Amino acid sequence: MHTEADWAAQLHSHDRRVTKQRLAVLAAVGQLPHATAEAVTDAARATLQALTLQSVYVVLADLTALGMLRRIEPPNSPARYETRTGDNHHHAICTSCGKIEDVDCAVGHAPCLTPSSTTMTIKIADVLYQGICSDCGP
Amino acid sequence: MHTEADWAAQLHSHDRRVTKQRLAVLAAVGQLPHATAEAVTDAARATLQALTLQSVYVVLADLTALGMLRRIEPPNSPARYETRTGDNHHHAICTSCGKIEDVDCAVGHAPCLTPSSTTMTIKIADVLYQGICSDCGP
DNA sequence: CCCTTATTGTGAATTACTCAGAATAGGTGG
DNA sequence: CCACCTATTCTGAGTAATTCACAATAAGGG
Repeated sequence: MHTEADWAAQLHSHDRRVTKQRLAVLAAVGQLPHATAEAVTDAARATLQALTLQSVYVVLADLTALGMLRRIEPPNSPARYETRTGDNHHHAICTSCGKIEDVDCAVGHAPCLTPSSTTMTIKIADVLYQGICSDCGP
Repeated sequence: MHTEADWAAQLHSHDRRVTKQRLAVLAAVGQLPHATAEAVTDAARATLQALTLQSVYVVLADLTALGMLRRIEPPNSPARYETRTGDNHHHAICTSCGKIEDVDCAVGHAPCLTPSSTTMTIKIADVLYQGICSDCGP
């Protein structure tokens, strides 16, 4: 897990000030993985009542750019955020109820990093699984 | 390739009427793979001047639901459409210029269809590669 | 050819997000 | 400890992509 001091240290190392808002957003994303900007705002307001959605958007975008958060964009859904970064894990989405689960890499470390035919130099391979979760399906 | 008669037959088999608009949209997506709704509209207007963006959205959504088109949603970009469906291929996006390339499955037929740990029944695995294309990078 | 109803067009609304500028508050140097 | 500088947040408005409601049009079966 990440402690508040942990987050503060990471913010410092990126030349960012340690603000109530950033800590509240980080804590909220930590306890609600895959939450939308709006859900993060609601959760963060439990400890910081005066917090605007716009600031949450700014904070989420900045922390994502720093690599402290990861942003996922499921189809037909607003963007979602999580604190689990840097481990090349993927996501499974239930097409019925929309639930999102983390999924570790399928084959070894980086299964799909070697596409068969492309002229591009690949940096990232994001895998999005879609299916039916145990609550919804047979 | 797909001929106009081909598309018409597919529309019929889905109990859809064969309209100028649908044929124009299908032709446009066929000749401009990975085009946005707006680009599709512009291209389709070459042969059907009176065509509204809203109708294109409706047609694209319906044809995607039928499986005649595939919709891809790159990060930081509007949705894009293609006529190549049902072959489990993936996409590589250049993070510099935004160019999109088709990529065949990496390992055999369905590399990532067997995630290591999940309670979901997986139906689809979409892989999104991000990198630098030969025009932009070293 | 006519009629029924799917489809399209018209115009406005919604969602998710971004931007400009003023107010606030970290954190550093005195 | 205090003041100041500037990053950060707030206020309020703006934008892009997409969807919706309802009227107008046109496919295609009878």
